[in-house]
Amino acid sequence: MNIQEFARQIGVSTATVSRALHKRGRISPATRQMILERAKELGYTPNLHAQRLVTGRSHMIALDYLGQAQILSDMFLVALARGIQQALQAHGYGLLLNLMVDPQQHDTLQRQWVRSQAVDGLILVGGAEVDRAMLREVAAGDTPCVLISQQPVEGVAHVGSVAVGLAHGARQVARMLVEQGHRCIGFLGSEIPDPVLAAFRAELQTLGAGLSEARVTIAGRTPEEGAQAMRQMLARRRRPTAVFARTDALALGALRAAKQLSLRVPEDLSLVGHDDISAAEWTDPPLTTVRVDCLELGQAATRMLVQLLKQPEIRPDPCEVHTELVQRASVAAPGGR
Amino acid sequence: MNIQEFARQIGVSTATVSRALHKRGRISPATRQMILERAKELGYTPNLHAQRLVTGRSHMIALDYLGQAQILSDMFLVALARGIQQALQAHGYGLLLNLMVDPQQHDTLQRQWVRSQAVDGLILVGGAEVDRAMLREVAAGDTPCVLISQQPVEGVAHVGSVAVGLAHGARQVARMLVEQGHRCIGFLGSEIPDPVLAAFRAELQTLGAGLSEARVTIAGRTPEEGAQAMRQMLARRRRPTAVFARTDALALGALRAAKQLSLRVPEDLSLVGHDDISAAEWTDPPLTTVRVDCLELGQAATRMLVQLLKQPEIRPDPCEVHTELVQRASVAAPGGR
DNA sequence: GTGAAAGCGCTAACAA
DNA sequence: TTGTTAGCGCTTTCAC
Repeated sequence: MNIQEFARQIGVSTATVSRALHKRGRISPATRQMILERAKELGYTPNLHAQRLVTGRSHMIALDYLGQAQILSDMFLVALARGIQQALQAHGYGLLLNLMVDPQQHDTLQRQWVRSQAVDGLILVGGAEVDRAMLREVAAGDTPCVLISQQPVEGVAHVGSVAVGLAHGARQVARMLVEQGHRCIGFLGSEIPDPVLAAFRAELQTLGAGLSEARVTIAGRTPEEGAQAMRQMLARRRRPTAVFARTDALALGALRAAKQLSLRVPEDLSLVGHDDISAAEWTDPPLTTVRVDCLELGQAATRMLVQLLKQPEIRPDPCEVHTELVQRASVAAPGGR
Repeated sequence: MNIQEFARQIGVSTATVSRALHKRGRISPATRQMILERAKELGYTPNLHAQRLVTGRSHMIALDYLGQAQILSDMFLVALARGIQQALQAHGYGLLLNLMVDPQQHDTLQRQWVRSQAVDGLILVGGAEVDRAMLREVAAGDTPCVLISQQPVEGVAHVGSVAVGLAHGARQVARMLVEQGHRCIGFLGSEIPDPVLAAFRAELQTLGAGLSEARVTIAGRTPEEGAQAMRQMLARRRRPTAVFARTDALALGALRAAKQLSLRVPEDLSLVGHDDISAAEWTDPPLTTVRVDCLELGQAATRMLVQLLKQPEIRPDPCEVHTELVQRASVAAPGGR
């Protein structure tokens, strides 16, 4: 049933129906009430496409996950989406998903959706560092957009930025380790440069602990690489009493390596991971790690986007959702007790 | 730029432009070619809403995740979505996400989208068992829909069904355990009735091994419950040489409990989980478990939906994507070697 | 093979 | 407060 038919059946004009269905427009409460009731009764639902065509707004936003630029692994995407959807729901927006499937098609598709006005706004995950091309594309248009990335992105009018503040958690790890009494600390890195390493090192410095270059190993990504690097570290004359691994994947491997060498964790060696992948809770001992609240991340991004959608002229301040230390059982004071 | 403006600029009618952009309609190859080129050149993209309004098809489908009826945990949702999107892309459909956020709002929203014609079809995850209400709702309409659930759903014209065949993996576990020489096997369940337990028991029976009632413990969901149940099992006079846990979460707890009792896995006790959560790969030893290929699941569901979208009159055969045993290191022959 | 024109269902001026 | 009506941008008969 369309609006005409419906209006005819209940004996009012289409304009009145339209007014009853929206907040705005002058209409007597009684009429509105009546129309709402009868709409439910007769099962009338306005055609979205007609609405969108005439208003020029789709009330849809797209979540674009740039596979190339994964700053969040798949695992966290659902939490992110949930956060986004939660926040979106309050404003009557829907969520369109755009997981990268075929990198080729991806930006075509995305561009298509923007250009064809299928979505009013965009949330791009993984932006800044890697997909400069896409960022340029977005910046060139005027579609409200928020980027979720490691480095804040600034300077584009209609583009908001939510950065994952990696430094915070890294500093917490440094403080916690030093408080526990560790002075000989190692870092198992994944790549360089690394904001986590930078913040960790700086904080140790501040605390007077220091992180010698010799104790920083750039291992890679796989647990095997983590195990390998760990063995090297432990082969040193003066082995670290605590190791901070850049990712839980590395930490998992490191943990296994340590055990194989008959080291007890945390008594003989404290270990801290990063990311809080779900396996972290299930290692033996459960891994102390660092995580970011993806639900919050999604909500923050959404709040910013909605703001941008409502008032495109005001440029939102970049915001940051920072990582947090999650204490479990893989850290203890040094010295076998 | 809209079609009128574009048509005017390149000196043809809107009808010709429209024809050039679609497969159908008689048009000279030369003209089409020319129009396509100039469209790209001038950056003309048809307005989706107008297209949808006039054609009555949105080329969108919604993925509905019924939180209450989770048959897939969050972890697997991304793989599922990826599979769906991959298959969808080939047919030019987009994906709208509907994670359950507020159970209240959920079906409202979903219904809204169907009724307002925002989506042409639906993929419902978790349907059958739990959300009969929603199923009824869907069945009442005539929107093509496919359900991903444990039990196949049949009998509704425009509703397809993709079932997760749990029996297959369960049988594989039974066979593998018996082949390894186990005769005294325990089962750590989560709830009852359970298709996995049923298939496991039946297969053991067939193999002449049998599963005595006494060795079936319904533990619950958490690892703690798994550990607890495991301790009970191991306290028995004749302890099992192998245990099949209904979920990896339970198995994780069970594994920990076994270790605390100084049992070696797999030498003293073989353990098999179910689901292949990511932690399963990282336990010590890595957990042998059972998994379902969510990518495939998504693709199968999508193929069925697209088929339904194209030919609503033909009723698709229910299909099944079954679970598979993933061998890792938590199973060995019984008897300490 | 191409163009003219009638809607698709809705919203929002403008009139009443 | 309510009704009338002109589009929103596109597809698709129906003429040419």
